Amino acid sequence: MPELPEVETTCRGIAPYLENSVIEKVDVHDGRLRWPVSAELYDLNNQSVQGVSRRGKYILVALGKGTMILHLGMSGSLRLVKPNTPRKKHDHLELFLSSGKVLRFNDPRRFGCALWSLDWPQHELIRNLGLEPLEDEFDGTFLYQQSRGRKTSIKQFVMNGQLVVGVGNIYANEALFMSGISPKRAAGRISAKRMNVLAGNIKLVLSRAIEQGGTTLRDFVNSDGSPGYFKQQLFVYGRAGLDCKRCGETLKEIRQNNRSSVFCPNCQR
DNA sequence: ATGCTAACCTGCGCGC
DNA sequence: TGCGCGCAGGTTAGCA
Repeated sequence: MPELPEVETTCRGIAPYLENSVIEKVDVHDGRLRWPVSAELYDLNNQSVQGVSRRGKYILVALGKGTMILHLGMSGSLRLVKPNTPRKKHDHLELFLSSGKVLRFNDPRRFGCALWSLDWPQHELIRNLGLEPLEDEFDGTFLYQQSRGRKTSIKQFVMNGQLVVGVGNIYANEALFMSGISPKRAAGRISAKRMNVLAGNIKLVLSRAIEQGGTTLRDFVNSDGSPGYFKQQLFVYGRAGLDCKRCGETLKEIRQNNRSSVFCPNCQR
């Protein structure tokens, strides 16, 4: 479900209810996520929440002691509900907050995780993450330099979280369309100029999607249950066989590394 | 080092 | 109506 805009939307939604509030109780209904829910999370006994932030697609909840690290995987979502709201299938984790709300982590496919760390920047899953795409260090020069000698496709290259975080399948497709670059092109054979365009479009598409509250394809919802509205602005993702919004050519779909890539053979070279 | 494949899960839509 | 198949927003482990 979530790429960076959806995770950011979720963070912004839950932060006001978590920050400066106390976790009075935790209920783990099913701890079998991608990795077992950390033992430390079972008993957060009245710990206060210092802040909510994000690194890549990981949501970080700073606690009185240590940090809760949440990842939504492919199908995860966080919802804030009133106490006594009936639980839904796949509500695996519940935090009862002194603010009066209950935070529920729902994840049908269980690819997400809920972990705890005393030193989150050094956590195994976080330590080797690449640049944040919306920060200044991420630019065309970075993409250009990192891609020299790389034979992998540009599509897979921009989705490599060790280089840049948060660019998943939707926004990789979109940014490549906006940049006129074929997803099949070898990363190492793209000019510095085109890499500048690409970096700019990655920032642009992610920023716009955040403004719209993310992209709802099937089931993504914000923490208050509302959908994201970016779907209608997608140029290529989910539009294989339809007309290119720019030139009218039929959009084509291929599979790269087991992920679908949709592109316009006319606009993208 | 790089790059590809399979794997982890459930749910949904489609064709038969 | 039911069944089997393929596909889905992510990421890691393992192997060439």
